Amino acid sequence: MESSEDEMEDETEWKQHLTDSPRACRQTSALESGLNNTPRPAHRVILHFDLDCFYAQVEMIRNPALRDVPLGVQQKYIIVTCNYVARQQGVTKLMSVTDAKEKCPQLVLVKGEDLTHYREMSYQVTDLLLSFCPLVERLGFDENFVDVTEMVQKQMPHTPHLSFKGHVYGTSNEAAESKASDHSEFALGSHIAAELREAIRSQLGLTGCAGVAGSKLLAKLVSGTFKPNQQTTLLPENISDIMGSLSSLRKVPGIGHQTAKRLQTLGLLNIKDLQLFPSTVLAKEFGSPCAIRLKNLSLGLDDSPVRPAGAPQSLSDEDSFKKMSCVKEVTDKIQQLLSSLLERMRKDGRQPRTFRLSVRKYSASNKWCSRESRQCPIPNHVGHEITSASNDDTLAQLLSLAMKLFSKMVDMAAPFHLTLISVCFSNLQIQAPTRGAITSFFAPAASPLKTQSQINSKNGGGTDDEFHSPPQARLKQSACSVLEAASHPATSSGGDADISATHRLPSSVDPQVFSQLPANLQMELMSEWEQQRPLLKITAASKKTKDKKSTGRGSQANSLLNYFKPM
DNA sequence: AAGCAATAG
DNA sequence: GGTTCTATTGCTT
Repeated sequence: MESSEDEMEDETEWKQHLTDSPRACRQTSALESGLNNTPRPAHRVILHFDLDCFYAQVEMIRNPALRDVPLGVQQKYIIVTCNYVARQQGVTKLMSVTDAKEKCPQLVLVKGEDLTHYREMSYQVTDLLLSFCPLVERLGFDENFVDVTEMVQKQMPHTPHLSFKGHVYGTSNEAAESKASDHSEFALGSHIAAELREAIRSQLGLTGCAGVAGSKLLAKLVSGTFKPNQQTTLLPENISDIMGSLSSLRKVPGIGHQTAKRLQTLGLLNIKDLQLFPSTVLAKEFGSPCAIRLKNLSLGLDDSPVRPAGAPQSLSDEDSFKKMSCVKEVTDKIQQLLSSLLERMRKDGRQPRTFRLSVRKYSASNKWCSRESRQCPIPNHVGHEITSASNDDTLAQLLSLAMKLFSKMVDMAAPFHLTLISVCFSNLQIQAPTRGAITSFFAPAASPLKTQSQINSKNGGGTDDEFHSPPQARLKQSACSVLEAASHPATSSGGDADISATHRLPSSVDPQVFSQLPANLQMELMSEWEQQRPLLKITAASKKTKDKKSTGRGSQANSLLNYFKPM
């Protein structure tokens, strides 16, 4: 439904479109992009950012004395990541602590089971990227995709020749010079990537890699080609090179362990095998949609949109251990997990409607003990207490709920052996504000719609500047410095940025009211609407009732809509 | 709505 | 491969 977007992924395909009917192609593109006069670049321009050994970097910021020592971040008996000093000594990700100490006796270890600091920093990175461009998608804690097609499109007319920043895949620096004019959208993209990396470095102190390409798939694949702290751009003519360079099907994002195994059953081991395998046979094994997706991935084709995720859909806390087998231990552990989750939930401000408890059971026969879970609705009064005034009683009620779920999975009268317990809040609803509180939407500091770093960090994450200068101003500032980097004068005019923003508002939104909202709210809402989720449908459905009844993602923007619809 | 599988870092 | 501690999406009931 949502991806009638832009199927001109690779060279051959869009050239075909052009030769068939250049005008039609151009008009369709302009229509899809929501802009009438500016021609669209032939490709989307997608950025992928990947922080270098993220947890280790965060720990080195927290304690600068760790900068120059071999550092590993430890969860249980595993080194989950380590800095580059440690890597030089042979320490790798997911190495056991014993092996790592053997390789590198001077290795300094920091405990990393508590993800709080990583999560906070992670959302600061995403928020920083969001301050330049609304289309940012998170992937885990340390990666982000950014769709800068519109930024590029707006700046293209004003930018003269630009060379590439960073590497260009499969080409020497000299050869890249001559290619820049044929690929100005990617050249500009590489400058934006460089600028965003520099913003992340100067404002947050983090380094990382970036990839610039025409899709999420390719941007992600190319971002890792020069590590650490470098960036590289993939041009359409090198798509088959980079796909061919992948050592196995597992390297393709989207092909996980299970899919790779099934493909191997069909005799498919590397990319070429899949590229050449008959689609009809593939469809029999995987079904048509899945087969098409797999085949396209193997060819480097991916039209999946960058979808801004917004606030998380669920919050969970878990702990693993060698053995847990008595009820008292279980109760204590659940209580401990719940109490920290409760605090996180309270900072978030939203109200969870469902609770889930998961366990991992040990069994000698079936060691592939996957998780089992039971969930249930959270009684309304408890849900409310969680956000307003969570007290011991709130915890007790949730604990009792948890133990009921536990008894559905584990017979407490019989012996049991657990290796993990996890608690999770989901179906997160924003607080229904009272009518008098509408004005709070216009006072950023008091707004219930927080940015993630406001939620996750102590200092609130929003500078004064961020609130009072519209995001478009940032964008312009960014593009200007790209121009300056090319040693040409900046020439953008003052007021046109708003037009592109306001004329894409959903019809149910009063533009005047929208324009009064603080910039950060506008931005958050815009990015929600751009992702083609059924927000408006849900709004229509919940129009009559004053009670917000929407699920998960988009609920914030959705319920906000009720307050600035034309009356 | 519930539970699980698959994928991801 | 799995190990950790998350988080998301889609399938199935």
